[in-house]
Amino acid sequence: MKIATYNANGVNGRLPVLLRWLEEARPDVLCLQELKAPQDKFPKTALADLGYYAVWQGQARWNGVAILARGHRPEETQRSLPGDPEDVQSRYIEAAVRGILIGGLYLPNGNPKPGPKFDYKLGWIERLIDRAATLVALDAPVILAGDFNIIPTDADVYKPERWLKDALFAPEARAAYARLLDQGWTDAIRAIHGGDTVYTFWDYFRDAYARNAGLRIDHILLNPAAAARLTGSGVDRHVRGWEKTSDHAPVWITLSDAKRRGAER
DNA sequence: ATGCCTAATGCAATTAGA
Repeated sequence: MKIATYNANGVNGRLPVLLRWLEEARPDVLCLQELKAPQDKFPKTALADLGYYAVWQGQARWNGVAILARGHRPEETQRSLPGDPEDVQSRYIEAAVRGILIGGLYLPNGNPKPGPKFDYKLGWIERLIDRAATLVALDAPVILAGDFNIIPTDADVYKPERWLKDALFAPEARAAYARLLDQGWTDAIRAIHGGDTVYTFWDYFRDAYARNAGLRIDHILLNPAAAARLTGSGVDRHVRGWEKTSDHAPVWITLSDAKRRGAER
């Protein structure tokens, strides 16, 4: 089973790229971020033509998240991140697909720092940590996937010294992310690729992709039940080289099939 | 410190992204 995440940066403007990649990669589940489309402008029909059902939380102009599943209807469990009824930004959606619970998230960028946007980011992470505490402890496999807008370590950015003042690399954000992982989440890229240089985002500016001046900010985290089934992970970085592409590349994992009930000793 | 580029909105220029 293949589960992926992709910050599309405009799901309608990106539709040719998205459909091309879906046909090529054929993930069973895809978390999308930055739809940049209101609820009624989600390209449901074009995705259904490729066999994907979807749940989504749109928003005009910015944000927006979706979970797609090939040949299965995602069973939605949340369409916003609990903990703040005043939060109107569409950044979290959660659904069960084939026995796996999937949280798709678009964590706030937080720039400029300091300021209200950075405060919102930190508050959002705390709410995510609260939700994740419940999810990590479930017996069922759980995946948290999306654009976290957090560079976890020096190894995840081409020039760490240039990002010291940025909200993506802020000590407070990284410390909070480390606390999230300490709940018992496995970072799928690090689990498979060790300390290798792996990026998921390259700025549109200054030929960043050609120079491989990238960041690793899109992550897939697995609770223990999911981590026990992890067989592979990767970034489809070539997609970043396509025409009219997103500044992010798709990230994916593969999971072995669930053990049959009773097969465990 | 800012622009470099890109998308959405909506038709010019602004807002936001990271």
